[in-house]
Amino acid sequence: MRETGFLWSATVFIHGIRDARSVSDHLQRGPETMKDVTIQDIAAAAKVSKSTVSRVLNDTSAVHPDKRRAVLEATSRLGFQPNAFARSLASGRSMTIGVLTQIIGSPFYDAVSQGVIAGLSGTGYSPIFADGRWQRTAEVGAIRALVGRRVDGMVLIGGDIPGTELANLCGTLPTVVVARQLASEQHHCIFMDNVEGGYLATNHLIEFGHQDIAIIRGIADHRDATDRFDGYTKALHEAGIQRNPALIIDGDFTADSGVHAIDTLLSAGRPFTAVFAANDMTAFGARLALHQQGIRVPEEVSIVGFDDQAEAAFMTPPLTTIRQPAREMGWQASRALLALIDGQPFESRPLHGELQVRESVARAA
Amino acid sequence: MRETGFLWSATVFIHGIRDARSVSDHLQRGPETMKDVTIQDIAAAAKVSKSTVSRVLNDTSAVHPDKRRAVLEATSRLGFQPNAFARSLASGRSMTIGVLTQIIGSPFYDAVSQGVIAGLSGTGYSPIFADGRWQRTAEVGAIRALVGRRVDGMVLIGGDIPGTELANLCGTLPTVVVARQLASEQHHCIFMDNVEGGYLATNHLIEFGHQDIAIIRGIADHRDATDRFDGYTKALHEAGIQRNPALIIDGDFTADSGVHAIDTLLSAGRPFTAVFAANDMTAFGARLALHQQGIRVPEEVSIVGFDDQAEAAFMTPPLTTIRQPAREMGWQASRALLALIDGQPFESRPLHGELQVRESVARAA
DNA sequence: TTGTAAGCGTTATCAC
DNA sequence: GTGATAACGCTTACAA
Repeated sequence: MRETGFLWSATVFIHGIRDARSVSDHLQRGPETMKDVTIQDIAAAAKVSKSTVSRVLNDTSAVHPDKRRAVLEATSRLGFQPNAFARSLASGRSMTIGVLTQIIGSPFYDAVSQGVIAGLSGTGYSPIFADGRWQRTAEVGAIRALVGRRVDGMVLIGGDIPGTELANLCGTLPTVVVARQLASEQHHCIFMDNVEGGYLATNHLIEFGHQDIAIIRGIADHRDATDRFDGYTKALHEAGIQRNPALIIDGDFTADSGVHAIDTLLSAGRPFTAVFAANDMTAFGARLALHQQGIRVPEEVSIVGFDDQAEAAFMTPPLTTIRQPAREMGWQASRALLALIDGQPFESRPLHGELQVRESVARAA
Repeated sequence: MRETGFLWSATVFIHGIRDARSVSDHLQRGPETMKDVTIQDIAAAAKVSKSTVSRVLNDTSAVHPDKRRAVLEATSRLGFQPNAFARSLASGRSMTIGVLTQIIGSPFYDAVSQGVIAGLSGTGYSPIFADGRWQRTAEVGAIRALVGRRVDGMVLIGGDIPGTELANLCGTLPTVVVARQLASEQHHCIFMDNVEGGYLATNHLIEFGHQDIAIIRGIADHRDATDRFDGYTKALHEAGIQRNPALIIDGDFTADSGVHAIDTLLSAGRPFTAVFAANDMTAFGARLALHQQGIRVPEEVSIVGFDDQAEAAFMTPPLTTIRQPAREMGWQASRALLALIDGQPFESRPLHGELQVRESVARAA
């Protein structure tokens, strides 16, 4: 017997508030609250003991076929739903994995989450997603809430609280950090090689004969952003192209920053034939700004993005970009965590981005 | 004392699987499992009874300031995290709201969820998100899981299991359905007027002198899609424009369907000067296809979308579209649900889309 | 104001 | 195989 369903939960823990007392008193269909059916009711209906019911439900030891059948029958007849709270309380194991996400609207994080779900599916463990919304305090609160839920392990996707604080919060809880690179050895991280990605993107431009390649960077202290920038620098260096400070513009991963970057670039007057945007959203903004200035893409200026989000393929022209193995990262993270929980050592294969060639890059004029 | 954090949980309920026994035995830092600190420990440390601890933690009745202080001190010193399971088990109330979402990658659903979170924040209730992934069985499983978690109420966003089945699953549980319109009176629905939205979009085109307006519809049996189409029809009718079957193309809300629709339209040979796409993704696809055929937007063909997702403002040209009050829908849903739980009648103000004028529409040639 | 004790619905440990 | 019965950690009458 196997019942599947995906359950996401967002929790706000608030102590000291008990303002909803009338809850179970006035249900929709009047005051006649339908009492939940419990394992006890099943036991009575099947004329066996609670223990036996538990045994057949969990398949934890052999029971007589007849009784088994009786229990199953009663279960479905009464529409019994085991109480998850009681279950975890008694067993000590919550069979639940805490996942910290950052709601950023970016399909990237969605994809990572999906990977986690996929990796956990069929293992008996259930992910519980907590949202840090890219805010330090919310993030700490979210992790606390996760711990309060007695998760058996955690997957932290992104976020930016410092490693030491993380160590404090998580304690001995098995934890895997995704899409973020922490210095300390004690943290288990799964991340893509962003330097390589930046290199791939820039090099593609160079191969198309571009020399004056502008870069719109991501958030300044964001490791992903600095790594991609390093990749850009490396590619330039290898090709013997002098890096030009005038072509290095700061951004923050938003489309707006892409627009502003182009404006800045244009008003500075330093000519450029290509742009490497720190992510697709930035690329979208850049492309729009170029359009508004009457500059053709890719004929006059080529663009490369980073992420390969769904909309990238439908930009005009379709955006050449670096595809992040988001789903796979999530998958790997969950498998690694499971191993960790089981007492095995942490292991992960390095992940690589792939250049997704489309039509936003043309040969330099 | 107030502690906040957003917690999302995805759960796969699997009966009969108990294959992870070694969990708590082998924690990361060796076999010396750090026992969770309980309310009992706090009681001992603060030299009071469990009840008193509970009282100060929940602010449920007055306690002596000294003891109070002692409890609080012990709580933070020992890093006590109340066990959520035990709490709900004992109180009967889970203080938790089940939210059924459909992972569709669409920012629209994200926004609705955010609205729910916002509406619940500060009420003491916590949303628990279950994912239906637009699949009937997963949806049923998800709702079951929610019920198993003993949620105090449910918000169902989208989904497509029939109303009667819904009634069965939810039983007497207070429930609000968002972004979906159910016929039966017994369901409480919060939705936008899609007919009006479709009308607004089409009428905008008509006001710009367009007569030959193509429409790329959404999923055929999707109420949102048919309503938008009805709005289109209505606007045409009012303007005395004959509806032309050759300009009505089926789609499925994806960018790909937008591309195909344009191809179909073009090969059919029936001229058109404007396109109303069932949603923004479809509009993106249409815009790309037009670009690839060398047809200029908006000079030769105008486009209107529906949703106003983040990328819409950065399409080239920026997409004129109907903004859905997604966040507000989520907010209203949660407030309405809270009222329902409290025994008050269901109430909701009708919601309206807004025309977001940008640059993808031009005067008809 | 405080403590004692009886649950809440399961699982787990025993004897039988 | 099966059934009592003791946890699990917390809330909540009920007494004191």
